[in-house]
Amino acid sequence: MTKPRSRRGGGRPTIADVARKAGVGAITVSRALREPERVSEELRRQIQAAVDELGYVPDPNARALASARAEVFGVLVPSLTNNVFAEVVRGIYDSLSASPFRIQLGNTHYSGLEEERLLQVFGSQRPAALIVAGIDQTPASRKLLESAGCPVVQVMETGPDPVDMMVGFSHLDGGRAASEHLIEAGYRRIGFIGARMDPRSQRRLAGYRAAMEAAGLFDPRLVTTTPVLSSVSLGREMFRDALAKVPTLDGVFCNNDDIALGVLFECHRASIAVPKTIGIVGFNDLDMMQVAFPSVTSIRTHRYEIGRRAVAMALAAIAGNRPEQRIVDLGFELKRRESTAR
Amino acid sequence: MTKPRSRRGGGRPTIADVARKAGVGAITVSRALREPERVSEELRRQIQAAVDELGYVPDPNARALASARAEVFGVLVPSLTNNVFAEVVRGIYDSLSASPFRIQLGNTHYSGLEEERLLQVFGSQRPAALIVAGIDQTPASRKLLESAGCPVVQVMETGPDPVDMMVGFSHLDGGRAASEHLIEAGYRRIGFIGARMDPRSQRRLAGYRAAMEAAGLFDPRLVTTTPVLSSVSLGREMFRDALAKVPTLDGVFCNNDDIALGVLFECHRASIAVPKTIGIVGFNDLDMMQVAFPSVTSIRTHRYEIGRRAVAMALAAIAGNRPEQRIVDLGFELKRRESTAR
DNA sequence: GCGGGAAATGGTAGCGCTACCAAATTGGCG
DNA sequence: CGCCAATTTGGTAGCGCTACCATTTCCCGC
Repeated sequence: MTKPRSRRGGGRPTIADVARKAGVGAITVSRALREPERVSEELRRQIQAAVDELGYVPDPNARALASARAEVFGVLVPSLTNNVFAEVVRGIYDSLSASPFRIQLGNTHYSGLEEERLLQVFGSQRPAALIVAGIDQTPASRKLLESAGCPVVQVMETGPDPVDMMVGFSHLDGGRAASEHLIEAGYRRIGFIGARMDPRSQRRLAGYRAAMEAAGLFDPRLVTTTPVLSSVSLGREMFRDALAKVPTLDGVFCNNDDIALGVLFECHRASIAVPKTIGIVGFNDLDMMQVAFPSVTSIRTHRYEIGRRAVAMALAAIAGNRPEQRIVDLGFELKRRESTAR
Repeated sequence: MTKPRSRRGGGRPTIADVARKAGVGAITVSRALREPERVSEELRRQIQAAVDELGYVPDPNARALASARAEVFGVLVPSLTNNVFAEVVRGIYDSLSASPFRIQLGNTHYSGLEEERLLQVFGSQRPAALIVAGIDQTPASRKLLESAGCPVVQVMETGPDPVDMMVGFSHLDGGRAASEHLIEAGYRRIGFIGARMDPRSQRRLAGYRAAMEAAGLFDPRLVTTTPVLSSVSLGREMFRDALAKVPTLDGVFCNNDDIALGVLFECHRASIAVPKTIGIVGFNDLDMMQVAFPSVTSIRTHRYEIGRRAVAMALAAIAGNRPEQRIVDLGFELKRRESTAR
């Protein structure tokens, strides 16, 4: 059973082995695998039989080298543990699992420099498409994206100036909607609590500010932010700070649900009535918000769908029919719940 | 400025361009990049200058093809959104970010068949190492892992029969410790609530059962499980079911923290006193458990560290010094909190 | 001064696949 | 019946890199 094996490779079957066994040329095997309609049905069957018998799997490296194009989607997100990006990534994986495309996932840790480095690395692979989170790339990153020679989808946000395509929603509008809701519910001293103030959180804050100023309620002392990574425990601490700073606080808009949950728990602990004494609004609408007691008002965002749409647009562009709508706004939804039902 | 570019490639600089510019042979450039100590300092400097000037980045596909070994870690996890695996994956990414290795991440969706398929795909890339979650691979998957020709690390669990190496802890012991803690705290009608009963949850259940039987407290009606994916809202529903089934329930061990949180919220909603009427223990110890009100007792697991250790062991094996300890048990820690402080 | 070995460098021949073009075969139509 | 075009198949020449071996250079010790 000692097969003759090539000098270097690990002895795995190659396209030449399949071709020999099927009695055809190597190139015909290649075609049968990639564009079956261009090969007669009979040869196709023979080739398939040989493939099955040998357990042949094409070498993606050789394929990428020969075709100057890897079947890889490069995906860049700022965090892997943040549920929001995990959902986007899940949508991407689910949409790509049935395709021949692999995924190269990079974690930028919210760093522009790291993003540049990763784009450099990804670019060297000649990916089939790039999906990046956010619209605030550094000039260098933007240049890398523009010269990548493949479809690029910026996700999570929409903005006026896409590198190529965009899928997301307006964080500014989301922040404004959340804040207006609190105002309409009758809250007046409404604080903003935001951790890890990335560009999207900044825009949510801008939306908050716009709503508050329009209502003549804005006061800089109501705003509490930190660059620290967001967590439930941080939400609790920040809420205590905010309350110490402004004891008359009667509502909070949190830049995400983790923070909101921390606020809710602290209210319980300090016997602060929600929504009577304090109204709470979160952002993203994680599953737990509707289950919390009291349930927490939040801005529902369509993270999974963003991932799916990004892939769909990229695939369309690869196939040659670039979607005419280059900027897709998936919007958001204000979920009114007990935490603001005064 | 029209550079002469090769017929196919996208006109990016190749190793030959660098070699020409530096006035050396291509192979010397290759060596300077991979094993600098084997090239004289002078040539190294010249080469580095040429690399910088041209912006040369090696093509990983060509490299993989020529060396029959890709600088890729294949990573297989059952879920991307479950915080537990997200943390493991984060540990892996952080440990590998400074290395030349890329990561190929696959999502098995808790399916053995999908795992086999992905291992097949990953195998075709000749990865430098494979990291897979769990120890219950199908026989076919196991065979694929054994014949992968690279270091393999099974993570999350420890067991008697590693394919190669293992990093994790005993879920059975964890389940037992959680249950014994409830028993010691004076609870008697202690339920088990478990969603998505994967093999690890099954072993936590076995640990629960062992502890309960040893105390003469086991009753099958106390066990409530479902194959449905875990979530906070599901935890709430399952707790209501459990309570309907056994109204005298006075404690619950949940197979993870999402479920525990759902139970806690339902207790608030139904005005059930925690820990007085019901004691709650979770599993994994997410950040929020210590912030919850009341704070929730949980089994702290070292997910991030598992990811880091797995990479460290794999890198050591690649470098030729395979760690003598092939099975690393990182243990767990019972965090006693208010939810069981009767 | 010379042989021998270590260190540094280069040439050649692929790795497994596909782009490009050529050749062979078939079919339609005037 | 013959010509042209469409369809199907194959050969050749790389893609960009590294393994393997050859060559050159330099230094040491006797």
